[in-house]
Amino acid sequence: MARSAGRPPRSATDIHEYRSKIGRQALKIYCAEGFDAISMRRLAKEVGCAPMTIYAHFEGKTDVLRYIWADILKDLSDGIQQALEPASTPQDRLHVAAQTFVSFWITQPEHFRLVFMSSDVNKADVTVFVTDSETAAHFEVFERLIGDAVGDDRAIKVSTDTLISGLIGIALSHNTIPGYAWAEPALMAKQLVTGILCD
Amino acid sequence: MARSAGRPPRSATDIHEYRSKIGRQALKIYCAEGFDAISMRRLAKEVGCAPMTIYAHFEGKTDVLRYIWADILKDLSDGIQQALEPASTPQDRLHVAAQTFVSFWITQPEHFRLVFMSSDVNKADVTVFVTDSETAAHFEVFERLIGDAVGDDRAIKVSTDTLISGLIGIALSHNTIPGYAWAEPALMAKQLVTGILCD
DNA sequence: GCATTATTTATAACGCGTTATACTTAATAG
DNA sequence: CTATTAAGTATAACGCGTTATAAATAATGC
Repeated sequence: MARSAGRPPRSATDIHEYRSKIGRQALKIYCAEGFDAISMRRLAKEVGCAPMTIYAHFEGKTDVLRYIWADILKDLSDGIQQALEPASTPQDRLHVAAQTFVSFWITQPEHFRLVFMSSDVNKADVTVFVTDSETAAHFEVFERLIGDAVGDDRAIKVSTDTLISGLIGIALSHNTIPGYAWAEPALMAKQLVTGILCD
Repeated sequence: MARSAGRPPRSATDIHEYRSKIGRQALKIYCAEGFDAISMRRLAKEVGCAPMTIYAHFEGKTDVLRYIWADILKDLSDGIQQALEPASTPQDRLHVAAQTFVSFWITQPEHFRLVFMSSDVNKADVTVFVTDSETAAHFEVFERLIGDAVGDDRAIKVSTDTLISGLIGIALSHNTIPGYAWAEPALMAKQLVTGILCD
């Protein structure tokens, strides 16, 4: 199939460069002016390309937004690491991590909206998120914490996922159903962790 | 302040009638063609009024959608009631309710999207949802179930809210982050309930 | 009838995400 | 240089949620 004539496809690095250029600009807009300020037309203008070009590099807006997820999740991960007292018991460490996690999403609802409420639920082609290893690492924190705090003879995978989605649920409830008099997030997170720990 | 001249404001029943007329049409569209089919312009056309008129009766699209929530929550509530075996133990009943709850939102992601992912997070004027008594009743099911399954000497409010938002979180995770290999929803729901029950 | 007030309409506009089409530029092989 | 292939641009269009404004209509007290 010896390379026939014509311009060759972009190199992998070129593709990555262009993508990250667009992604970084999107992040800049988001940090400066928030979620609603991100629009494809404006993004294209600031990047210096035609609006159409973005669609050549991303599937759509949601795909662009995923570029910002990594940054937010890094912040979250760092915050948790910083809150952890290495000296304390594994149980306490798990409690602290859970509290930090919930507090992160509740005090920064824009972050929550961006990560959890802007995926195209109808378009079922979302195979990403924690797929790339870097992002996955942020999730493994809880897996390790639970592994430490609990006997490894139990289903850590189920416990971890239950805890994570439970914590996300607490944040979601507070962020999208504020009209209901929910119990204190801190209390709910504590109850959740306690439940996970006590078999 | 003896009613000065001019056309009197709409009566309370008139307001309610018009609102429910619009709301019912929105529900009809949703049931027939799904979430994306609901648009303000189309809704107005089918109701037989100008698009602007809707904005005189609702704050915006989200406000209209809330009219559909009641119907969905009723379905959910009915489904749970039907799944409950009155004869079984309170613990089993709670497990069944939780499983039904999670399964409801996962098998019908459009419902989930409509209820939990279409609120205006930025506009913080959402004081509704469970405010009206009818909708609130659907939530009290879990409170009773937990009350039955657990000694009343504990903080039932916290347990209830933790369970509900935890279950919602399980559904959210599966619906919006399908790329991650979550544990089985049924297992996670079971773990969650077990944790709530075991102190 | 008239003046007054409330409600609804008509119309236009803004920026949005997205799609489609035709065109231009860039980079290669021969 | 020419043919070929890819990448990027230009431009228009669709329907969307929402806002604004002026005109029309309906219902009241007098």
